Amino acid sequence: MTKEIEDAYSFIFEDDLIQEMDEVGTIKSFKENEKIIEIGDNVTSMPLLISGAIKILREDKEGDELLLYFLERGDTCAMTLSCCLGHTKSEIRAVAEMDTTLIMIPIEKMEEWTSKYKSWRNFVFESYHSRLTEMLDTIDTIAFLNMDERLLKYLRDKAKINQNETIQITHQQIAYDLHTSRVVISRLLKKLEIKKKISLQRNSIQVIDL
Amino acid sequence: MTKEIEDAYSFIFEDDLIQEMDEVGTIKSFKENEKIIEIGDNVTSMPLLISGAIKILREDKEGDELLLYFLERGDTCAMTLSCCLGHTKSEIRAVAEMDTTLIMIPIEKMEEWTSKYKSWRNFVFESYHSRLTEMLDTIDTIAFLNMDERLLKYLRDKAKINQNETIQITHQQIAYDLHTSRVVISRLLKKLEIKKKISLQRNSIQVIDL
DNA sequence: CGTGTACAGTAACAATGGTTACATTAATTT
DNA sequence: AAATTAATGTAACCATTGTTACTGTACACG
Repeated sequence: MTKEIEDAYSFIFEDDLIQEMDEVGTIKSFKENEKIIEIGDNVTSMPLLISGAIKILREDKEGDELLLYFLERGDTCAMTLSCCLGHTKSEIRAVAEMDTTLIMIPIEKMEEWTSKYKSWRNFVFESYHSRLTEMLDTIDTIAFLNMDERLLKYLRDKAKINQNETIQITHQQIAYDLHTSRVVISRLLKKLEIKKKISLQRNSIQVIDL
Repeated sequence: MTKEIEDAYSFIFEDDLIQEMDEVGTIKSFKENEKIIEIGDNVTSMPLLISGAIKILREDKEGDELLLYFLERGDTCAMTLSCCLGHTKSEIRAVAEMDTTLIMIPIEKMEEWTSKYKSWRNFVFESYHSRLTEMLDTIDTIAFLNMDERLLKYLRDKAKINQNETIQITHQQIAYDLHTSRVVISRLLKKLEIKKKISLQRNSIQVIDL
């Protein structure tokens, strides 16, 4: 068990901390598309990503979704972190983008480690920094880009996260993530296919040149 | 000088820290609409708001702006904080929303105070938390609301920040903040006036019932 | 092998927001 | 007061996105 934690975190944390993580942390695994955190959930432990990937979503009152960003190995969810420290409920939904393993750290350790380990403090600040940057990027995307450009970016990110030129997804699912309708996505995808940037199959999209 | 710092921060920080702030901090004042931080600036000190208000803006490559949020007394800019700690350049522009006084803390003190003062650590985490929340709110607004609703929210926020029912602003300036065109704003404002929610004068808007 | 279901293609139309162009009015300058 | 400038009002039109509705097609399953 220590092995995986070490693989993912040894270059960030000192040995003492990894040791302690191993003692107090619980390993949890999630299947692709399994829900990890729901909006309104009380956050009682802090997830660190060991392997796989997670997508973080926001929802409005009507239940409409919007993809905020993806998290990969070595990442943690600063939103959740923020909730932990502020003892508030989750503002976001987290869904496993693929089969994913996490280590859950009880929130009591947060305070403690923050004073005790410099590497942990740096990790926390570093996480906040990446998440703020990520959020700015999300804002840029929805504020300054048209739907066709957003779709391109989405396909690029998705192919990168899955490390695969072939994206397994339906048009409807993309529409949910980008908060638009299936018809709009189908229309734009078809245009991209005509431009030879992608090739469309049922339930999957082959990235050619984005 | 200590007086103003105390007024704004005594209920958050211990006396030792306030004392130290007073020693190492520099007071800076900005006139309404004066630029405080520009995108790409190297951030060499950390601003804490003593009085007044600041608006934080994002810009795309074409120079189009978008208002992210306002900061008030007792707030700090977590984006700047994040830049300080990560030694990166500013991702945002900060403009004085009204006459504003700041205390600038040299970034060398960040690390030091973070280990030394619990109240400072809490303040930093608290700031990150508020800013993440604020950013989520911004995302909700641009992703889920139409322009008429965004305009309403803008007028509400603006009236609240300025503690004044009469907002001194031109349609063009609102258009910049909301990243749209003047004609669109004039059109929507006129609709709001017809609905008796506001009354329009040249260079100002009177809030009646939002 | 036929049928049902989920997915995708597409046309037609509506709604929202962006653009251009010009008129009108208020403030400022000379 | 006349002239200039800045701000606002408004119409007409365009582009993008959203909606409805219907068709065709791949796939799963009995």
